[in-house]
Amino acid sequence: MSKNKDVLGEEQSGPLMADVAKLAGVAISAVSRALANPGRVNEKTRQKIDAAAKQLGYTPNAMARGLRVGKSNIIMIVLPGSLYYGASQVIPQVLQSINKSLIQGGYNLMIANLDRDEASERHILDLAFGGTVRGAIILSSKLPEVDGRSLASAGLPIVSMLLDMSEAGLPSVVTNDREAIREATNDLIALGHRRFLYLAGPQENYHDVERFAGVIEALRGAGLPDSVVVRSGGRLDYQQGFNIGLEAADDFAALGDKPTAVIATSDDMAISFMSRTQAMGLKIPDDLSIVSFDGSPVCAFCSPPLSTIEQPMEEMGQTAVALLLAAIDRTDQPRQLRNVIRSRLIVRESMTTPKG
Amino acid sequence: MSKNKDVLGEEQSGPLMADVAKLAGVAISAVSRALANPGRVNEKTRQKIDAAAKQLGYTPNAMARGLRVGKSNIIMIVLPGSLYYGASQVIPQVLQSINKSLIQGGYNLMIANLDRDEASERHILDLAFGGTVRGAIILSSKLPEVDGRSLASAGLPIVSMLLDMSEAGLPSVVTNDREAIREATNDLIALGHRRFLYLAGPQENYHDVERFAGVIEALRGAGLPDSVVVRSGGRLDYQQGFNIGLEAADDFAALGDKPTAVIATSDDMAISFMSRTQAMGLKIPDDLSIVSFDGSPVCAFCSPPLSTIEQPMEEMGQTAVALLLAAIDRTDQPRQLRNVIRSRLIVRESMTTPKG
DNA sequence: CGTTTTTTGGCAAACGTTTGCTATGAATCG
DNA sequence: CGATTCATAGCAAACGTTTGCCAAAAAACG
Repeated sequence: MSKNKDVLGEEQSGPLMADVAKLAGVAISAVSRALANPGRVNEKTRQKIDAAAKQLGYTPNAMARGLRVGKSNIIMIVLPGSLYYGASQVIPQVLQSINKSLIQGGYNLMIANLDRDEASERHILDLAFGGTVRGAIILSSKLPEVDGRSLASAGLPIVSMLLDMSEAGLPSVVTNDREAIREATNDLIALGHRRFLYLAGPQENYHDVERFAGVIEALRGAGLPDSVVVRSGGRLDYQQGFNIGLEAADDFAALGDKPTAVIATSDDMAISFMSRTQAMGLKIPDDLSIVSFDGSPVCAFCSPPLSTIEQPMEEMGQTAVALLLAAIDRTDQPRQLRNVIRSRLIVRESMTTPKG
Repeated sequence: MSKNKDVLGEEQSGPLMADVAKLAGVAISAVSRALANPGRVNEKTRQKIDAAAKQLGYTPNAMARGLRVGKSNIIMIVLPGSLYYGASQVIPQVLQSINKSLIQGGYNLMIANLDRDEASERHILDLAFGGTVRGAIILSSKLPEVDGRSLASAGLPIVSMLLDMSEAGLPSVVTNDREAIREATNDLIALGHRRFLYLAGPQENYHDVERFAGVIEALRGAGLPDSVVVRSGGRLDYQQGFNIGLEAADDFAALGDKPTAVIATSDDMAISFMSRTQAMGLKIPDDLSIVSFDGSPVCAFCSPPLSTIEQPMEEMGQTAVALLLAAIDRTDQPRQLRNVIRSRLIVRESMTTPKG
């Protein structure tokens, strides 16, 4: 029964199944079945129960249910420490898309930050081992692991997004970083460019490795030596994108045989790079073509509008959720661990033929 | 006891309190007390229990605890439908800041989207009435309300952020929109500007009302008639910021007596407005000064770099969480419902004296 | 050393559901 | 019409904690 004491200061709890049962004149178990498993109860009683529930404004207690069935309906998304603060809307888009898909599947989204400190790892592990969450989507390359407990062995379905972790056995949803950059580079080559500047993300980072490989593939495909591309950056994290671009602009200024095209691995880099080189007097795209990665909406309004590679976040989020829910329902082993959603290059005015 | 069957296909559940109790040679209740309420148990037994727990890798089940104590440790943040997709990092910053503060307080963050559809309202209400969440931070001006149930009457502590809902009785954390815009306008006036274009957000929106009021206040303070400011926009949502800016640029082009300064209520508007007017041949800031709102990091790299009003999101998030936790702990009624965190204007090159 | 107080730890009853089992009556069958 | 199935609904036992209450032991006191 609702133990709503109506006493000031007492925690009020809403109506319980028992209240609904009494009002409908049935047993608690009938209410439970009517609400969750309508086939298991007579249509007439079901209606009585539904009416009673509605009249009381009954909402089942999620924790009691979760405890009983031994499962929660919460999914956590593990975000790397500070992926924020740039121009890209990747994180909000991911959250939006994932949350939408999850809710359709009856799940809720909890966010967890994985920082460098042990406390955040421990916290995530508590969430996993404490039964709070039912599955995880991770956007980080490292799985939390603290004294014996490890996310990988928590018995939780996990899906990786953005980063390919299929080699670690995790279903992954990624875009075709390498291929997309290869094609963008091909476009630049086709325009006549022969010397390139590559703005790198953090060394060893999956995205940087893949994207740089894309550049090299394109060059080799065109019979150009690897030496025609100069790497800049690589010392900072992606979240420092703007700073990478600024440093790269200085590197560029010091360069002897100047590249005519820039391939940036994030829009942030491209934007700040462009800003500083323009301040130095360079004309873009006449002196320098630029293409970058992330598809930030603001690129359309840069001067000149910036060509960028857009990842279909909506679709990637949907796919990640679909994989996760499939893993939860243990329907079967996933056909393939690595799921690629193709990006597309949005061509704008920052690319043209080299003026030489 | 852990009913880990070691049978393929069986759900494995971790060690339970009972397992820890057995290993430590004490009763379950002792374990519970040792872990949660260390003062209530002898130091020596506490150590024994701690050791046993660590050895087994024990993590308490959050749902069982939640059910028993009748409280969850999850806070939900209610985000409006699609606040996303611009240049501003407000949402990610809010999430980051709030989550960090919550975790320090022992809480977790769940995200909920409030769309126009009834389903999303129902979903949020289920979260509230189903005991899943313990409190809510809302970034939306409207509280969900569906057949009898309303968030306001869920008995949940709620804090509003960004929007002032103190009149509805909700503790609110806002910035000094009006004052900040007033001061920015004053700066423009001091520079010599006498005719203004105001890029509006959605009509009736709290932010738009406040910010426009700030413009008017500044004008009156300087003895200028309200008529020196032309309003543009107001037909679209903030998330359509880029489009507002484009439309406003067209409006501007059609204007007879041209303003010399633009006050934009979001960076998105300012950026796209600037882009289009520059394409029309206008020089910024020589022909037109611009100042906007949001403090998007990318503004520093626009050409010219854009003056913008930056909201201290970190601090706002912390304050919102502090208010919420205080409300949960019912320490006392909040001293004041409306909590203002001051924004600051970042002056960049988009503002100068009018050339006339 | 007897009495009172304090510390400590165990027992068992919650918390609000779900679900296996069982009992009832209705329906079907031969 | 008796025997068998079937649909329906109730009982009560879980799920894994926390916590009020009590008893035993230890400490403090006179």
